[in-house]
Amino acid sequence: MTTPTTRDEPRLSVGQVAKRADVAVSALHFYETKGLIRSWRNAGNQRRFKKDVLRRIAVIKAAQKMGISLLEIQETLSKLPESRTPTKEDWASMSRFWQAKLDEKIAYMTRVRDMVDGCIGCGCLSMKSCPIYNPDDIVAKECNGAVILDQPERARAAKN
Amino acid sequence: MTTPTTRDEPRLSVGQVAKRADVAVSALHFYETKGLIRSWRNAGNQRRFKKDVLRRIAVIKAAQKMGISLLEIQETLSKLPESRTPTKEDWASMSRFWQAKLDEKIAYMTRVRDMVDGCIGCGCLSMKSCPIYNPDDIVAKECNGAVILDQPERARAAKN
DNA sequence: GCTTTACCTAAGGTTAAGTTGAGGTTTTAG
DNA sequence: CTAAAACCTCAACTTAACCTTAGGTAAAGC
Repeated sequence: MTTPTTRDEPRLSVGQVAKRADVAVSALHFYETKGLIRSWRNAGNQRRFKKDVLRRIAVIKAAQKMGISLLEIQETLSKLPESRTPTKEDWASMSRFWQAKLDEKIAYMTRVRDMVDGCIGCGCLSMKSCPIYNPDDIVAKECNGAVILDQPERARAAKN
Repeated sequence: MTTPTTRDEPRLSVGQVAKRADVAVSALHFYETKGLIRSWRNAGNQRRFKKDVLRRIAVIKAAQKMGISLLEIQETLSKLPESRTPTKEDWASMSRFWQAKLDEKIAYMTRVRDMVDGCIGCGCLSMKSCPIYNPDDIVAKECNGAVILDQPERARAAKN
């Protein structure tokens, strides 16, 4: 009895996974080619999945919501133990890992926002000179005054 | 004398704009097709830009850093007065507009992070039931306990 | 047993935001 | 005046994350 029914069974067909995880079948095929999920085939060459694929997909979707690329997700997932079904702690540590990334992103966006905020006053939206476009010095520098407005470009152009 | 030189002039060639704004010429062509910037042509069919295109590009780049799409940027920029060169206040109000969007994004990411944080404890990374995948109820609901883990899916699957 | 539903693979399409290249014209520098 | 640098258009390519379609097989329902 290798064929799954609509009853709850430990091995799921691609359609069942799709319905439960609320993703398209094509997405599952795609994830498989990317090594994000795995399956084996039954006698008729159809995919069969272990139930923990649902958790995996859940994690994938959560990570995507955090703005993490599938490549990064794949890399992180590949660190899960292959020998055993991942434990709750496995997933939790993964979650903590991505949380840190999220924190970084939030911090970056916050810096950008504050910088835009600070720059409204002086109107220094001129490129190269304004920290908004130069994330590296986004923390250190500050823009103060109309001097930055257009003149620096002029000076630079003259030197080229 | 309609041809721009390396000296500072009110009308800029595409190459000059590219250099000053630190973007590729191809990107400027692209922006123009998308209606983000505008130019007129000289006798030899070459693009000429008004200087305020630099400010425009600066704003475009700033908005992109905030994760705003070119389409949205175009829509916002199209609200600028066509009749006159935009004033500092025009740009400032635009900046405030995007800043609000940034705030939203930050708030969203923060909610996601906090939710992931809260969910580590109960391990409820199961789809549909977990607020992480359901941004709509991300604020209201909370996940508490292992009950949510897999059972709800089972119940739902049985009904389909 | 037959028909409908589910599944298979492989190739091509989609969107965003550009980049690259071909083939040809214009400007600029000397 | 001539050669190099800059510019022009148009089409095709790029990456990510899938979706769609075609042509064909397998499984499930009655």
